[in-house]
Amino acid sequence: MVFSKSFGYALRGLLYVAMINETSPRVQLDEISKKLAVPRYFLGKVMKKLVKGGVLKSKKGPYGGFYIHEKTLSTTLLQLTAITGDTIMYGSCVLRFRKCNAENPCPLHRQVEFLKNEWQNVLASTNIGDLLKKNHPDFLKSIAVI
Amino acid sequence: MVFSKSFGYALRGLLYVAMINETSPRVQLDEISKKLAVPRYFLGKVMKKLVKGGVLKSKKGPYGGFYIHEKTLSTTLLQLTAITGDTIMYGSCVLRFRKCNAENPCPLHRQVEFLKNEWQNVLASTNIGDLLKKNHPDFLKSIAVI
DNA sequence: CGGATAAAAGACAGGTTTGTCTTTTTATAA
DNA sequence: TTATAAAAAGACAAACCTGTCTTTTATCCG
Repeated sequence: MVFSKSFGYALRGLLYVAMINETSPRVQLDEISKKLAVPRYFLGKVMKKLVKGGVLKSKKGPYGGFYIHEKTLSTTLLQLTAITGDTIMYGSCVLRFRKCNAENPCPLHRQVEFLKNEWQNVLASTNIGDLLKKNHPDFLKSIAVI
Repeated sequence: MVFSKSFGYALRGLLYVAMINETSPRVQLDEISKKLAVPRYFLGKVMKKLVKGGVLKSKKGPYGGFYIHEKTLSTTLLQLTAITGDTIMYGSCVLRFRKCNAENPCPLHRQVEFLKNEWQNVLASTNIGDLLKKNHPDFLKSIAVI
């Protein structure tokens, strides 16, 4: 009933890169993993997914690292769940029934219907840029502390 | 972002036993697993947890099986999550931060606060008896079809 | 008591997620 | 061109979740 670790790493990684990019053109994985206190190589794979998912850029070699592009700040939480492979409630059943809908409801269908919709709204309407703004100026603290 | 399989099996198992108990004093694991189309031995372990968790009764040997007791129908979904070990949102952080609260918020804290509360309300206020009533008369269909 | 029945318990295996380490690939500057 | 830096990729393992099978324990009936 919570997000995967990958999702958390992806979100925090994206936010960190976006924050650093306000003053510096690149950030390296090494710095990100240290500042976020996150396992380095695992984070590397998550960041790679973000790049392949088209919401972040990277460059190899000297002066390389990760950096945002025009789409990064408008990336929604919903897009992130798709990239990290998180199963979210909307569009699927909280009890994992394959066919669960109004005609064929699982035992919890009615009870959770509106919650699923509200989650969907939050995930679809919240993007990286929003979070960056809202969390200033204690931003680094909010993504680093676990 | 969905319940564990164990939770789904536990809920459906409880509901099935409660339904059968309206006309018969015992139900065997074999019948339950077949009617719910669920792996038998795995379900057995989940049912055992329900018994140990004090929300269901069982008896070994001939004429044995599972049966409800006075607490069964008032068991809430929240209690079930505790028994199956599901991590729910309320009381924990959706990003899995260990310390996440109003003073020390994760980057999503504000955005999901009210959703966590609403989930908590639904889980705490929905019990087995409610679900049994609400799903009649298509009850068996609702817990068996996957 | 002895046989049968059904849950409980134990052993084990597959899959997924998470985490670590090593090697390869790509880009840069001198 | 060569050394270097950094991401990408690959190999591997630990932990957890799920699933299967076998053995043990408790209970009932004759």
